[in-house]
Amino acid sequence: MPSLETGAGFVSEPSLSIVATQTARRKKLSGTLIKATALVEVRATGNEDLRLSDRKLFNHLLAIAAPNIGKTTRHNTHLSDIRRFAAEARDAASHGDTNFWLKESLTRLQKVLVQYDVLGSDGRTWVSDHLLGRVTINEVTGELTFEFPEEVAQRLVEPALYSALSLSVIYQFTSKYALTLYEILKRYADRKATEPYWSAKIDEVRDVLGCRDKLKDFKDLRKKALDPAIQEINELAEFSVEMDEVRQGRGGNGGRVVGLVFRVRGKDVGELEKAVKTAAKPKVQRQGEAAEKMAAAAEARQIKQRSVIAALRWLEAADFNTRKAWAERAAQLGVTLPAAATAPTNLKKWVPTIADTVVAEEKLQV
DNA sequence: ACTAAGTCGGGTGCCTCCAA
DNA sequence: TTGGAGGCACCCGACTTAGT
Repeated sequence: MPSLETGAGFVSEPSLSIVATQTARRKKLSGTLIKATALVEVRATGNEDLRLSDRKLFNHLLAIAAPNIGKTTRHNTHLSDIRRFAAEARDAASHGDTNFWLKESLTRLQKVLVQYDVLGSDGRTWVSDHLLGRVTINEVTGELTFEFPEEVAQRLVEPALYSALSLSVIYQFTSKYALTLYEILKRYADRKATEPYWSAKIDEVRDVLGCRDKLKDFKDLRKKALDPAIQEINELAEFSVEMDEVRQGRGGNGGRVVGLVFRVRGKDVGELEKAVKTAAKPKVQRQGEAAEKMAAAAEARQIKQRSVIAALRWLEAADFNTRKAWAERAAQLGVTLPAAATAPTNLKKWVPTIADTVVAEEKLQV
């Protein structure tokens, strides 16, 4: 568990220092960013979503400002520093404005509202404010000056709300859903509970991920957002996460998914070293390896499917005694058999579980 | 026991737009 | 400029549950 440095926005974390950046300024920023949990769950208002690059930019600005929040409202950085971390910032030539991308991203961040409740002696107060305040760019010197609204700044320095986020990990994410989910789960990973978890209704998860009106089909949400995000977190972050579905009502597999439980587990030294090595790889290489893994998994599913078909066809054509013998074998292997398991129409209820064994031992062609 | 309803998994294809 | 990710809308089969 990281410990807070007095008055500073960063904590030391040995596992992350391995991937410290080369420049002096980046060394200052590498490590862990302390981010108020209230800001973890921000989302853009209106029709425009925050992009991955916007979230990275905000985290970067936050890291720059963190040591001085509470002391001063205005913070400074240099455009070259931002371009170093964000390849997107180098696209300027096509727009004829060397800071086009940056201005667009900053504008989107300024449109984001932060809303939260404050409990005080006079009861609960609802607060709504902009995530990012006034921003100026000096086109000659390349100096970027920015402000956080007072209320937001106050929450940024509220230790009880802090969540430690790894900048080195943040920089590596390629999925905006991975970054958002990481920010949420990090605070649970930081807790000292033996089995930390985040349990949320499906609508809450959609809100947090910024896809309330997108990916309406849960399987699309999982395939396009959750699975890639979890995979990326498990590869890069200092903790791993497993997701359980909470189902209710009628339908296959126990009904509709109404909620999700994300179980967080800290990685051991070996796993951390592996994550650091993965994070050190170029994104293109990581994406290539991820694609290979996905392809391998897809091929494995196809092979499994062919095994199931082969086993079912073979057993459907087999005599009663053969089906009975395989039913008994399945029971020995721990498979729960349905009533009248040997009936050809019931084979599909249990044969898929032991299809690989049937194919191997009966030497079936797949 | 049977049927209808509701849901998911896996797959495909198309379009848009982002990121390199 | 272009490959690929994201988003969306289908289809079909399988499965479970509720209702009759």
